[in-house]
Amino acid sequence: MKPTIVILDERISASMVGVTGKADCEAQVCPATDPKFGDYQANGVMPLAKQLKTDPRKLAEKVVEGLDVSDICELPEIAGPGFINLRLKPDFVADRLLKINADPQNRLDIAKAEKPETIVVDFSGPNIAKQMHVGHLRSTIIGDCICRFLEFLGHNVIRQNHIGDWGLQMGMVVYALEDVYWEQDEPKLNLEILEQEYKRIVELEKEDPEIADKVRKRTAELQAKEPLAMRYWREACGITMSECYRLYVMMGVNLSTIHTVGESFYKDMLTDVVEELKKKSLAVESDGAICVFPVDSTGSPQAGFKNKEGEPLPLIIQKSDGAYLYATTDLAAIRYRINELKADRIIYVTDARQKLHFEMLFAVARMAKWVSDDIELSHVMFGSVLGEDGAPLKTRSGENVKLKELLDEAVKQARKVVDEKNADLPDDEKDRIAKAVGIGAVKYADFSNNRTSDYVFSFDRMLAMDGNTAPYMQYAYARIKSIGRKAVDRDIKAEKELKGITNLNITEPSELDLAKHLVRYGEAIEAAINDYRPNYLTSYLYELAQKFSVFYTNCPVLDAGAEKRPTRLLLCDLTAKTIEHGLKELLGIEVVDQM
RNA sequence: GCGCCCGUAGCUCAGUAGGAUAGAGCAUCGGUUUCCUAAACCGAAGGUCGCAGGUUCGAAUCCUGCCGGGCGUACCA
Repeated sequence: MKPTIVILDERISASMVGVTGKADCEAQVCPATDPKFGDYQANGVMPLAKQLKTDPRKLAEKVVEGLDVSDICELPEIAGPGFINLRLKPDFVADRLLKINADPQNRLDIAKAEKPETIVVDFSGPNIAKQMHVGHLRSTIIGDCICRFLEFLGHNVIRQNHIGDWGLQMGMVVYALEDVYWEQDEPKLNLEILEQEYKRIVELEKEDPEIADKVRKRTAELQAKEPLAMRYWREACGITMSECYRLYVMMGVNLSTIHTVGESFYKDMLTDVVEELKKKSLAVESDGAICVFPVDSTGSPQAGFKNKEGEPLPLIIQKSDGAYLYATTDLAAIRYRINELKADRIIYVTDARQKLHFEMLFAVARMAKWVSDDIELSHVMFGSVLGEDGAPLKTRSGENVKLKELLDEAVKQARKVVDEKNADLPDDEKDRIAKAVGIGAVKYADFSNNRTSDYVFSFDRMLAMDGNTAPYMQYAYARIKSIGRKAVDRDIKAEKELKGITNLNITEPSELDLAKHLVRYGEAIEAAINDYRPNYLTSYLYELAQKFSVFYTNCPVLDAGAEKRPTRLLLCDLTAKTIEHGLKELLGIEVVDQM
């Protein structure tokens, strides 16, 4: 079913049109800023009154007169300069809860998108011969999260892991691997050794021209697809990616070989990209490089694309030495995704520093008419992960923090807490909980921050049981599950009571408060996905858990009388289902039955 | 220099087209446990929303200037 807020917005907007005769009125319904104003408020009358130069309160009165929301709300009230305040009827809330409970599709009565799109989401993007580090965390989990949202809404989502497996450094990787194979009789290669060797070659190459020559040779061999070079390259890719896949599994991120379509995939399309842009007279030579200068429809340089000297800034697609760059690959990828994958929308999840690159990239792709106007290109950017000192998170020696080490540490610290709080549980159970809590804490902390800003990474804060954290959410869930176990002990048939339930008995304020919030899950999902901002969902879930806690302290469930118990069992069950759905399905965070 | 992002409680952060008295959590102080997990709940205190103007019924939010921080700015990704 449609979110209530949408229904109200449509009806009030329609009434505004009816009253004023003006098309496209916007009711601007949003959640009430204060509970004393009700549940929702419409702000749209005031700007409209200004436009029509009329008294906003009088206009609001007319809008309310022409409005029928009696099936949903109490009589709308006009307040202040022209707000319309709306308060849900308890019967309406109860009815929605029953619908959610009875949803045959098991999706908490949340409607799918009206028109499903094919959406390509480009995220994670690790590099060959390097371990994933903290810099890959956000792209990987935010990208996965966005995919989960879109999939739940019924879109055809195509995950693309645009790995760095081609280009300049690959010659070094091949040489490094070759070197190791030569030196060792029985090479026991793993990613750590490969990374070390790769770094060693990078250093050597700087000083030793002989090495540099060899690396150049290997690069050329690889470009020419010589079997041995290709074999080493494939070896490096295999070693790197199998470790990445392990980490994805550990993080609950759905990325596997079928999603891995990296730079090398586009290597044979690059010449064509450059040729076509030349043919369209968009690509020109400048300082020896082949460039495209983004211009607007009038032919003048687009604002913002300027260099230090104030001259137009080019998107370089071929270096003066003939080599291609990431802009070239990205352009080839756009064409492939639109022409072959039939994308209606392409989403790039990368850090904010690449903003300019994507702005220019999108501009050039549109200039070349490779992207029609109805196709949406989005750069979903995010800030950096900082250490406690406010600088980007690094180890003491100044290295990037390895993602695996960071996750292991989170699990270790979570395990310590589990040991303290729940010593009686069996070891394997403790391990499971520690993993869910530790990994969940890292992911939840990331999601709950505003995507676009930097945030300070702190194990202590993300593992805290108070506040907007994964453990708090998981704890709320575990408490509900505990009620279920207690019900079994007491021979209470909770499932049977829930199944036969036809009307609710909501009387306590904390019951109604919780019920109203449960009914708004769909709104939270919509708000979150519209702006690709998971923190709107975490805020919702946190409030849900808080409201449940209030209800839990005030309202006994199992000891409630026969006329109250089914209602309370339903509130518990739907809260658990909503938390589980939000955490597991949409955020990819595990829940546990006890902790 | 130019462009983009940011500046909100002591700390870490929210604030969903410009809406009503700016919200959480941590830390601080005080209270709640014969009762379904106290890993919880309730309460108190804490603010010139960087500064100064402007736009209007209304500004943390939009505009201008300034101060402070981050990032980017032609052959890395």
